[in-house]
Amino acid sequence: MDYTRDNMAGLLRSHDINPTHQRIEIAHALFSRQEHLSADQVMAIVNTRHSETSKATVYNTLKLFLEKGLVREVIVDPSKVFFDPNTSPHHHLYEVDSGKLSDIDAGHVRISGLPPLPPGMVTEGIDLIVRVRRKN
Amino acid sequence: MDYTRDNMAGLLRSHDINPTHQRIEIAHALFSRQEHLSADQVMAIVNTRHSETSKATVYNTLKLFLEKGLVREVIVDPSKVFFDPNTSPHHHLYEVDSGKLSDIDAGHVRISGLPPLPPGMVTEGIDLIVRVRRKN
DNA sequence: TCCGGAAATTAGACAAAGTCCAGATTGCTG
DNA sequence: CAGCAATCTGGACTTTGTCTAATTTCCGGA
Repeated sequence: MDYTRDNMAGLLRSHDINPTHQRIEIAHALFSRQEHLSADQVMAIVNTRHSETSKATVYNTLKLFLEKGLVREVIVDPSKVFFDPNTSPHHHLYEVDSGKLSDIDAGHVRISGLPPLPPGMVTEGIDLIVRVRRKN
Repeated sequence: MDYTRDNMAGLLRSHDINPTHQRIEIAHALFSRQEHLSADQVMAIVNTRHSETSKATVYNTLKLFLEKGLVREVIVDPSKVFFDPNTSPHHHLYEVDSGKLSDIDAGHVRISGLPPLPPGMVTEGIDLIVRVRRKN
């Protein structure tokens, strides 16, 4: 994969998103790093050189990406949401003291014995978060 | 179990917490209901008749309970933390549209195939959240 | 090319959750 | 009762995120 800005436009189009300048920048920030970023971090990255994108646009765009399935939301820290450019099935490892968040491939993980869902409900996703901290 | 205010004092003492009036009220709110409550909800319950406990105390006390292992923190909603008086191993079912949160007993659930932890790290907890929504 | 409307972006006011602090209360213990 | 530590308090403050009304951008058609 090559996460150039040009390729971002195609990625956006393939997800039914009109590729504007700001959206390309935001997608580039997320995908070129392949990291979990908060809205704040995205804003800081996108506006490093000169202020280019407003707070409202960053939030709107991240929400749009979420709806269109381009990114995933990771809720591990009560104070902020992380956005994850990796949408393949996977879980998360969260280092509580440092705040570092990394992926656990879902390949070998098996979860069994979950009870049936309440009637009329469908699963939207299963989040598995392993919280770790430095030993002593 | 009998979650009277009198028994709360003993519960607090057994967790090495000095049982003050406010702490007993907050513990009572959580344990008599056996429900997941947010800090806001706790405050509303505790102050129904007349204002008795300040916001700062509610937050401080919930944090204290957390440290002492009296309650658990459940992070499923980006906008607020829930506190869970059930500290036995269990997972959570979260109804996305209604915000309703319920327990999944850990008894029959088995999680296997997790990769080894990074060196020098210990598990603090494994959170499994099943997110569901109403069909259609 | 010019026009008009739809889509997107913007600044900044606002809201809600949670933190912080300095001062007041409480409750021992001598 | 005096002194001291623990606790509680109101309120200012911070941070994350939302909302809105006004502007800008984009694009198709005349």
